[in-house]
Amino acid sequence: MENGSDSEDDKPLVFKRSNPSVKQNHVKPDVKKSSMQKPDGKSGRQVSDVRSPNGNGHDSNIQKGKTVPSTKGSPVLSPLASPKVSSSSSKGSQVKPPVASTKASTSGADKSRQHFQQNKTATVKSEKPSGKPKDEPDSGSEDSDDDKPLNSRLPVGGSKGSISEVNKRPGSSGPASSAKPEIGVKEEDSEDDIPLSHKFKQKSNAGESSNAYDSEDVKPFASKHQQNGTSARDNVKNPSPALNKRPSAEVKCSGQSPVKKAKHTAASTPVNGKKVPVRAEPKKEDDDSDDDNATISQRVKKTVTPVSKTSDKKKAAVSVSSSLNKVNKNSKKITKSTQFSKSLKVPPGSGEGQKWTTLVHNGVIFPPPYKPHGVKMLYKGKPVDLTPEQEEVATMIAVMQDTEYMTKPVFRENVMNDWKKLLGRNHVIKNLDDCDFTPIYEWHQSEKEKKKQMSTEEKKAMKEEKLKQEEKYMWAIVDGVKEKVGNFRVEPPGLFRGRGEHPKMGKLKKRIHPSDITINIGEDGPIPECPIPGESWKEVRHDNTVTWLAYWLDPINMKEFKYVFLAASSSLKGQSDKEKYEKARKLKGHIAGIRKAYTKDFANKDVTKRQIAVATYLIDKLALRAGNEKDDDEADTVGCCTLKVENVEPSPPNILKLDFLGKDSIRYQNEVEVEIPVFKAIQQFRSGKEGSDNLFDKLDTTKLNAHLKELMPGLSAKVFRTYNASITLDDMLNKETKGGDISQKVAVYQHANKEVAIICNHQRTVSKSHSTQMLRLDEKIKELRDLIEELKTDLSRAKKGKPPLKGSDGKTKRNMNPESLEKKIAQTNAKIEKMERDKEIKEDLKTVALGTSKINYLDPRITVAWCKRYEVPIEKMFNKSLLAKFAWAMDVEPTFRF
DNA sequence: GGAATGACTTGCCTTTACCTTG
DNA sequence: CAAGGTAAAGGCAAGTCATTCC
Repeated sequence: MENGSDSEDDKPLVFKRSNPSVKQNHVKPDVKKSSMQKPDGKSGRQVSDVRSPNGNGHDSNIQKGKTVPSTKGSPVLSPLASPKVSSSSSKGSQVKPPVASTKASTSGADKSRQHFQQNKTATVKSEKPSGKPKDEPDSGSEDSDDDKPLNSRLPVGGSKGSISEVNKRPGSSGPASSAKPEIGVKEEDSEDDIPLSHKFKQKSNAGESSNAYDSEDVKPFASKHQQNGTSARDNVKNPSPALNKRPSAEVKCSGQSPVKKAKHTAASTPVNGKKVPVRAEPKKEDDDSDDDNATISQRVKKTVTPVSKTSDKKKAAVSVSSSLNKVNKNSKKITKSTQFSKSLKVPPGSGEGQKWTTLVHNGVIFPPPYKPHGVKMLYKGKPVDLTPEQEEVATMIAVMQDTEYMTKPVFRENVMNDWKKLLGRNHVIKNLDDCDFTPIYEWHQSEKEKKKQMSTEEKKAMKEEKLKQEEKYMWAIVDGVKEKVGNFRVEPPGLFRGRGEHPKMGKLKKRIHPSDITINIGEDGPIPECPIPGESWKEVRHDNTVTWLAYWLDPINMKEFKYVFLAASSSLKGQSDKEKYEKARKLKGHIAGIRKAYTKDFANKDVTKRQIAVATYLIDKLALRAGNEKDDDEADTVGCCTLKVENVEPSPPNILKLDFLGKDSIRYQNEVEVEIPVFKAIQQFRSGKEGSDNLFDKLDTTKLNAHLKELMPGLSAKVFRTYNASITLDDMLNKETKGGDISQKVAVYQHANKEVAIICNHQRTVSKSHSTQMLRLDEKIKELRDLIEELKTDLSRAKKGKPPLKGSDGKTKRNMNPESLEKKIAQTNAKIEKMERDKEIKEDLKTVALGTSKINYLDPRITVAWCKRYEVPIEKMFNKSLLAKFAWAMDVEPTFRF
């Protein structure tokens, strides 16, 4: 409450108010959720209110109960929360010095938190030093406008009819409005912001929103997006490029979707963070110019914290054994350097590249050797004898019998090529078409069935046995703290399943042996024992500038590696995650200036500059990925810099129709209203080119990112995605959370989460049982409706003193008094309403994946602070893994704003 | 300057765990 | 308790981006 509130809250509020109704989007029908739409906004203030109120008892209780830590006050928090962490994290950007210290402190802190409340205290202290409260964000406050995603500014398709129509999805709202808000923000920003939005608005929607404010703008994206989702998958063919995504499922959608609306806003991703920090310092200063205070403040904090940490660290080490903890720490102390050259590289300025000081782990575990089953496949109708190695591949193929992969020529050819290498030149098996894997397939099915039929005890015993074998590999001790290892199991051999039309699908992924694996471990610790007798590791390194524990060459692409890293809950990952979000928050302070700059360059005489401006605009507004070049032996997908002429179709006066396959061959389809200069520039870029030529022929991700770095230290294309996703969530939560019970608040959150997912084009295939599930819900609703009719009849009879009629099942019902009947009717009605709401949401989200954005794009502090403000138990929003992953964010102040 | 390398993050799908219902 | 659903975990493929190499 204290601090944070300020800035941020304000901003949002403002917007909201202005808009009143608008919310841009609502527009579309889709919006289902009631919550969402609300026009009003609540104002920011809620925060304060919230707290005090405390809501219902239950909430609070709930919270307490659940959460581990239950720290006193804040329900939200969980154990982890210690502030320190955060502080430490900050370090990245800031200075190194802290580093060492950080670690220590952190670790200690962490531990404490985990287990006890004390944590709090401790934590608190550390943080505070800076004086500020945790929230760094201050800066934010002003930003309001800028902050908002571009989308918001431009309505993007929303308004337009086309767009709207397009979207089927609920979300789309459209038009967004964009009004910009600018308001408070810095002057510059505001202007910048405004321009875009204004333009749009004016043109497109016009006014509707003129007022709309940014906030709305923000949302807009979502609305537009939706459609994509749907169609996307189908895609495969659609897009000109024509790729498919996953062989199997893909097809779905196509038909439908027309284009949807535009998405908007930009986005970019987040992340990375590690090293970045280093440079940051110096640069930052520069940046700041624009930035807001926030940044600064943040920095401050960071620095401070570190100190405390130092001490902690040691402690941590001690505790190491403690099982649970994930504690964090990391830090970068300087240790010796690594032996390798790498170390050299690392260090630019700040923190050197050191990632850890001591690292102990047990290596990796290998899949069991192949056990021949002896079941013979048929070739031209006759049983064939195969060696175990040959049979292993035959079994891999057999298991894929009922997948779509088997219908793909590329897959079949690749499999056969690799299998032939094992069969030898003179083998009877010459081609796949004459192979009949049915016997093996059936054997496999029966094995599966057997496993399923095992008694619970047997299953339990097997599970325990497996756990026993794996336990030692599950943990690593990093700087004295026990941390979970992410993927300690070496990938088993199998057939490569690429996504989309991958040229290598079906290739044999050979078995990985210890001699393929390079281990990375602290110099002082014992070298992990090779789990396979008689074999040995390929190499053992001691490189503390990297975080991997082991790696092997990817057998499908021998130029690439497969790494074993710590789990997401580790402090090393947590710190990097926090740095990612801090960078995105820093962008908030520069965004106005950046938008202003690229807007100015839409008409730059220098083609390269013009392309950079337009590309940056698309990345900002539509949350497109950077788009690195790809090799011929990969699926043909694109990102911003690799967009082809045929992927972007201009439709006068200023609509762009985007249609392409992006990461994982997920189709991106959108119609967006853009500013006239952008529209014109795109037309120029397309002129004289073939459909398959690059739209941005003077551009690649290296040039683009180099340019972005000039605008803000550490800035790269993906940061826009993180920024837009998080600012959208923050803004929507603050505008749309009204009172209500927990489930209503959660619905608001889900709505915001959905908008973000749409912006980022995070899709999922519709589950096989979706339609059945919907039918089932309909049935249940009907049953309830019938029940109500029956109850009403009984009620009127009861009022007359008559007994109830027999139930539909013919049974006699007991007598109920009118009051009870009325109560039951009300309850049933509430049940129906809830089911209908659930049904709508389910339909609405059938193609939208909320998880990806929650895991990778939404600053968890936004969620934690919101939960604290509205008394929503954090466990309602984060599952166990997310709670662990976001331990670093748990102690954020309720007033935190992105 | 551009390709290659290397290290990490991001993302969809499948499998597993868990819960509810008949 | 089996069947069915769903959410969480796990698996890996596929991106991003910094740095090094040539």
